[in-house]
Amino acid sequence: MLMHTEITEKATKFPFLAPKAVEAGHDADIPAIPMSFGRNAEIYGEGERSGYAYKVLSGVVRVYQLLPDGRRQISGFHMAGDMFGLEPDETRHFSAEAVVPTKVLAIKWQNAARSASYLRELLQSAMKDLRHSQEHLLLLGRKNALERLISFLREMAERGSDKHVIELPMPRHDIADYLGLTLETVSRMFAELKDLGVIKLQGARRVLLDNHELAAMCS
Amino acid sequence: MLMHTEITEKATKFPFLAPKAVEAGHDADIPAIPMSFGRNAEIYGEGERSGYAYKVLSGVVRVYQLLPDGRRQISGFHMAGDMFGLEPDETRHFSAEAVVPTKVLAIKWQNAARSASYLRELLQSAMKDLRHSQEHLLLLGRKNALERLISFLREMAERGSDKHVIELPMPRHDIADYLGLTLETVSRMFAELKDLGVIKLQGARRVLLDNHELAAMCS
DNA sequence: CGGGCTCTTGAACTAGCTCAACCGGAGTGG
DNA sequence: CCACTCCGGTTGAGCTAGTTCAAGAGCCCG
Repeated sequence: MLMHTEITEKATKFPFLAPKAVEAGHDADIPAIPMSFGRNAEIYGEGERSGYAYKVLSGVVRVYQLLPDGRRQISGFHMAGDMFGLEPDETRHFSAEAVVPTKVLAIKWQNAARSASYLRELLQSAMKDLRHSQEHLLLLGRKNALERLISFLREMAERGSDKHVIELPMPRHDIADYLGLTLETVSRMFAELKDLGVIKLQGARRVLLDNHELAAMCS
Repeated sequence: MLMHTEITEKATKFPFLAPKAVEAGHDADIPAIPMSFGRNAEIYGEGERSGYAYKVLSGVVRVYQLLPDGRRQISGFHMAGDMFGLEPDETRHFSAEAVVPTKVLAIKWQNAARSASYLRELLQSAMKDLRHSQEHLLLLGRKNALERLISFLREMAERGSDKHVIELPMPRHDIADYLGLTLETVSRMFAELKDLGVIKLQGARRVLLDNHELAAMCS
């Protein structure tokens, strides 16, 4: 049984039209609402109405799904610049939480869909997410534990500013639920990569990558 | 090592604007090209340019990805009415094949994206696929073999005309590569569901569902 | 009928899980 | 400043679901 911690710090919402928000949107007539969330705060939950899409300004968001017995699958981590929360139905089938203190922009996407340029951005974003999900299907369906962790580290390295130093904002438990493993196995694979000389660890959350080794050992 | 059969029957292409095709599209000025493919014929392959999206007229299509050593993950089966082949990049990261003799409509989607109504349909389709992929992430990451097969049968039942009789167009191997299992495990799970009285088999490809039993045993 | 497929079944093996103990660093309070 | 505690992470030992390897059974189409 995989349960995530229940500690959720309060969310601060600003349901008014800040000038900054409008500026950050694409069309001046589409309201974009800035919101802040504390560590582990829920941004939205399964069953809520899914009127809004979100754009991350800062921080990290995890989007996930739960089975009735508590098993959890994280479908993705979203960082600054990423959109998330686009769902085809009226009600949400997924939940989203802030991994660390996070600022987002909420956009009522039904309104947004009236603008062709916005529509195009939404489509682009949906297609990017689709591709990410499908690559992740390959990971979950066909890769072993070590390959999964390597793929994860490369993905995180790709996103960070420094390709050699990765700062992991999420705990092992989240990594496990993203990679379809247990946190123990994730920990063991970190140890194995360290033994193989592919990474160095400075605490649990900072990873130094040896990209040469990494590139050498896989696709 | 999971290799699919290499038997691919020839594809017949009609690169002209048939009246039917235009009718089946949404705007008369967007060319839709009807194409036919034999069993196991490739519709597109990884590395090709990804200019076209497709709509299935009849038959079944599998979209998949391969690892260098031949491990395969099928991300979805597409049947009449479904769109597939929408990818964000210039070149394809996935491959598509006809599971059975199949007719599709090819649409140059960059053109299509000029029409707002078409854009909206593409977005809708992309969001639908996105949701399907993400549900499938939960299946691959967190469900056991029996749960996976049940989910699969429900999905197939949902799509077929008769909710009690499922005609499976694909072999066990494809089901395995869709569910992240081996074909032997798939076969064993079919046997187990039969023993549990949840299904009856008429040959390997026709499944009679006892929906009461099925509904009783899970979400 | 016969020759490939596809599918099923069996037996042994193993990657990853489960359960359990321990470790270590950051915050807290005496 | 040091002890305590809490939480996240690591490590170990045994177990099991699913894989692998292998042999057979249908079955479709010539």
